[in-house]
Amino acid sequence: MSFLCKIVRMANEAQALNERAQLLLKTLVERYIADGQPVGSRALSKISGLDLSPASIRNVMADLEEMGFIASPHTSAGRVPTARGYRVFVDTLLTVKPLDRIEIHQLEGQLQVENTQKLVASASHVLSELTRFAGIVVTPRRASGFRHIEFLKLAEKRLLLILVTADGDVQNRIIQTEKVYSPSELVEAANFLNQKFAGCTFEEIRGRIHAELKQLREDMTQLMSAALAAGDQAVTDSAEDVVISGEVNLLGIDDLSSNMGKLRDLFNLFEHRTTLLQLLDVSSRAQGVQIFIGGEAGLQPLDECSVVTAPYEVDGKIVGTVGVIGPTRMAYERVIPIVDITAKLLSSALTQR
Amino acid sequence: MSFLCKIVRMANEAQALNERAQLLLKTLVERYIADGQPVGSRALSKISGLDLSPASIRNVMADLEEMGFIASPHTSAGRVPTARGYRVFVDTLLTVKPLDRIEIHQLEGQLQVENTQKLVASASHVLSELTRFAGIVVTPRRASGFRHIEFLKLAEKRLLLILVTADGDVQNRIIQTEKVYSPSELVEAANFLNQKFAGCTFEEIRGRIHAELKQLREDMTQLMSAALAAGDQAVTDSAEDVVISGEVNLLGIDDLSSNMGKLRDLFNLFEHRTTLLQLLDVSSRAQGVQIFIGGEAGLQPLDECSVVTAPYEVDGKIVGTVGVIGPTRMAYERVIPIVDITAKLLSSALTQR
DNA sequence: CGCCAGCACTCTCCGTGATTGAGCGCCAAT
DNA sequence: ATTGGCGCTCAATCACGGAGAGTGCTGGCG
Repeated sequence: MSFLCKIVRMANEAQALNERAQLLLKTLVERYIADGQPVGSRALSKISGLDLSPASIRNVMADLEEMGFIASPHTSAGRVPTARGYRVFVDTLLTVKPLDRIEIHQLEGQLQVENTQKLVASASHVLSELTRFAGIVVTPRRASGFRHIEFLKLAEKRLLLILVTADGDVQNRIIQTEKVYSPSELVEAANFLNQKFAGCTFEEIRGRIHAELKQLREDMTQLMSAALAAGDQAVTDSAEDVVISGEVNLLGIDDLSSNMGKLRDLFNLFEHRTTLLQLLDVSSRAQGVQIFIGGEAGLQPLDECSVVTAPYEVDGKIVGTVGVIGPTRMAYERVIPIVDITAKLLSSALTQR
Repeated sequence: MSFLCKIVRMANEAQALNERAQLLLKTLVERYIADGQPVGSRALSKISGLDLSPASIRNVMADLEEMGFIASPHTSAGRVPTARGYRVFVDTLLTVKPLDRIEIHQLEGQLQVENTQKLVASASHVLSELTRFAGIVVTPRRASGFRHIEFLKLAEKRLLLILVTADGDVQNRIIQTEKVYSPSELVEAANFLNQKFAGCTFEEIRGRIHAELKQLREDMTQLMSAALAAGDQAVTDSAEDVVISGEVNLLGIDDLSSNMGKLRDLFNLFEHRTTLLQLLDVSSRAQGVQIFIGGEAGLQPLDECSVVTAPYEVDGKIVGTVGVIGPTRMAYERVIPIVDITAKLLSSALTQR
């Protein structure tokens, strides 16, 4: 709702600018992104392509400033884009150039498809390498049910419990038993669970197990409860989590590293997974690439950062989000396609399996 | 060898100092560690406990400087300890106060014993929390052999392969098959491997499998090679790795964050696991807590850092290292027992299982 | 009405002293 | 051996001033 309003307002704002103003804003933002210095009227008049004197440029710039798209750090500096300026820029002025085939292939080659965990980790890593910012991936959420269990004897009173969930995820844990189980007892217990409960959720199992338990000898209860505990663990572990790579890259960004305090806040944010998740969950409601500029997400540590995200899907259903966190002054036209393609590659890699 | 020489030289160096000089060096280092300012003769004369005037103190300080234990950043500043000064301090002057029972219990409570991975991660986290520096743990090395395998059918041509190594580690991977295997074929293949090769290393299996393979139908070869690949993966994955937590803490240390460049080098070092491993492997050759001061380890990024490590063991055998990376100006008397106890708790947690 | 040259004004950025204060080294006296 | 005293050095801080960059405004021109 408020989201739609925002879009509309944005379009209006952009329309309020005549073509010249738009071009100049675009040129200014591009220039500022390129070299990080406030852009003055002289410079703008040279590179804009329009044949206008600095004085005329200044008039337009004054308008742009009044409308809140640009601002000057101090009287005798050039102008820099404001958050709103960036907003208009990415929404209506930006021209993204898609990655060429070679780059896509390289990117694809770097994804490690062995298992979901590695896939997610490598996607995050690839994002950080390609953009030289921090890469983030929200792990796929899944509806986990019970598929298969196995008990393996490690020592007299030590068992290895292996649990396979419906989505093919494998959990394992070592349990100390009070009683010594024979291999056949272990097989029996496993068979019981596998036959009775395959396909059920752990919730269901918990509900039914008391009734069914009579069929088994009493000394099996320890195995059962261990299995259930592992199941719960599996559910907990497969909850959404966010994987971040290349935070180090952000240390090198002078926009951010200039004031240590902010930088530390930012890194602390990275350790606060839940907060990040909330932000990224929003992104998974919409299709395609989304961009959060500055504090738009409502998190102060992200003041001078932008977050570029895109959801990825399995079998047509959105299951997670990939993205990049970098300084607001980033090369959006490069980052956007990278995030976009990564999301798509991740989708197809996950769907194939 | 050169290591022994060093120890001996150190002892000599300490002996070359008379009692007064030792006390003053100790006081100076303690004071410097406490507030990070160069310590002047006036301050030292006040807090040393000795009843000496600043002028006398200055004489001693001049001697200490000549011997290379302290240095002054510039003419009109006090003195700060050099790396050698710290060395003597921790080797012969330092008085550590052991943790009290309550702290040990708190520490123990924070370790998550569910499985090895979590245990190691939590140990690293605890170290970083307690010291407010970066915690490091080298994962236990193990001699991995084959114990058990299982094939589980996920879909027509998709299998889940579960591999248990001798040390109870579980590997799993999804494989796409060309042929559709029946459940009984999968059981047959698993049984074949489990009976023939239980207890072998993957090397041995690779050697023997060609000979033994004739006994099985030809279409089993894909399963076998997949199993071997997973085995190799298991060996690779269970190779030593180092887990680091709380790097963020180092951002707050003003000794380090004063020059960004170094800080970045340091963080890059953290991403270079192999380099760190080499350093930490050294530590696992000796018993008890070891301390590397400044660049002693031969790594420039650690210029202004110290590394405090201690090996941990399973069944009396050293299998890994825990430690802390922080600024050279750290409260050694606090950090040393923390690292020491963590190593011991980790040892006992791993031995119990 | 749009454009533009010119001019005064405002700030930041540096470099240059001048001042202050901490701390040392040396020396002569005890 | 210890100590008080003296002169010296050097970092840190501040004030001042000029240079440079860029703006806003005004008045003139097509």
